[in-house]
Amino acid sequence: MINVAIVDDHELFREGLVLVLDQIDEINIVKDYCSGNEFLSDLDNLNIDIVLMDIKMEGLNGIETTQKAKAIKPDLKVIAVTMFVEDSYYMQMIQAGAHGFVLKKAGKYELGQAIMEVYKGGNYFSQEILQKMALSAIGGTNSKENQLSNREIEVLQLICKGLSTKEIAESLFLSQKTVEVHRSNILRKSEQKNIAQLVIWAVKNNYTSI
Amino acid sequence: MINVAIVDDHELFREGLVLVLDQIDEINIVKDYCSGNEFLSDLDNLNIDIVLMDIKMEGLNGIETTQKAKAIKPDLKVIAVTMFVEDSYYMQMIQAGAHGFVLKKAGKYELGQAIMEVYKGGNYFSQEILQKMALSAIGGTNSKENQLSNREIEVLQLICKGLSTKEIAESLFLSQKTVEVHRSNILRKSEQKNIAQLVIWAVKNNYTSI
DNA sequence: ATTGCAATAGGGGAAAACCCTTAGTAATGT
DNA sequence: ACATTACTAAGGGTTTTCCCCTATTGCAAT
Repeated sequence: MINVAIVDDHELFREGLVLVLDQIDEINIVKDYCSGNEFLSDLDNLNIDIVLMDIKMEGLNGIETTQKAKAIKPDLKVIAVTMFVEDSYYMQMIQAGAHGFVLKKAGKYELGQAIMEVYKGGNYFSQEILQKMALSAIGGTNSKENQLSNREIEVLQLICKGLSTKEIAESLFLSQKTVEVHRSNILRKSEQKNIAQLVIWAVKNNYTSI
Repeated sequence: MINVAIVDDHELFREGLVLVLDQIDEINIVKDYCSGNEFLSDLDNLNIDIVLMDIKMEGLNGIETTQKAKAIKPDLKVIAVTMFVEDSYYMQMIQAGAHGFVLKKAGKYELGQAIMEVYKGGNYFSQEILQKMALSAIGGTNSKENQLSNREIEVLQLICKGLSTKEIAESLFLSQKTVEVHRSNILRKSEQKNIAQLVIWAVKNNYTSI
């Protein structure tokens, strides 16, 4: 019996997921949570093998929740359940310690397969994710060089809220020039050519929520 | 017994929804579809009271699917099931003939309630939607004045793809000045102050998909 | 018929974004 | 100790966005 917990802030999806997985004999849904914080505060008393984790969530997101959960229970296995497939996005989640990655448009058989595979000590990644990984391996446009720094992420989030360079500078107590540098480093690293593309990219890569 | 169909391209969510609703005695899930086209081509042979319709879908979206479905079966009742709450978005769906509007973060009880209400001939709108409607009624910032024209929608979609004014002008065979006029009319009507905010607004209002 | 609006397009100008260079400081890792 | 990197900031420049203004054409509604 595989003991599984679910963390997802979309109630309808979460309720459905519980029922879907209850149909699989080998899987036992222990509990489901609507937020990362709720899950973390329960983690000590929780006897689970695997947690299915949504990435985009209000409050603590899936990446942060995974990092904190792994700090408490290093053996916990995390499968990310997500809407989009984008670069730094899944890389962050893998770095945080996720063993699997399933898209929400996948079916129950695929999710079941992912849970089995991860339970046995393996990894599972959706076809779409594997393609992305393969492409970034070929292009070499991945990993560290293109990772945003903390400050850059902060600036990116303000850009996505619609703040101008001047406003960002004021709100972070920086000079406009510094913010300009961050902006252009963000554009370079994300390989986007303007703010419109950057905002879409940021949403897809989970730097901001909509 | 209320006969219900589901149209949603996220398989896991759809499968979950089927199981959630099967728990409610009064509801019978007749069939579920992963696309608008699939649903429409089956509609003639389908004996259902209500269809739960996702708005954001690959191919035919929920609004288009609803319009076409109502043309075939005017008595069909549609409940939109969606992620976001934004202005023109739900207005379009209501104009297309939807009787209800439920957020994906709602729970099964709320969804059940919505189905019952719409089946009895009423309407059901999530609290969040009602708030939006009330606000736009007070502010008067709704309806026609702020509705984007076809050309504006076309320009908006190109903006969201990251094209500059110059590139948009070239691709639509217009002068840059004309595109500039469209841009600022779009910003004025959407009440957003720059491209970053506009892109987020466009995604929320279903003018573009991410 | 006239009013209204969408769509077209121009002039002109202020502000913001974008791109290049250089450069110092502080923290981190080998 | 030394290299690397994040963060800071400036000078100086081009391009783009954004905001006024005016103006014509053509379609549609009353």
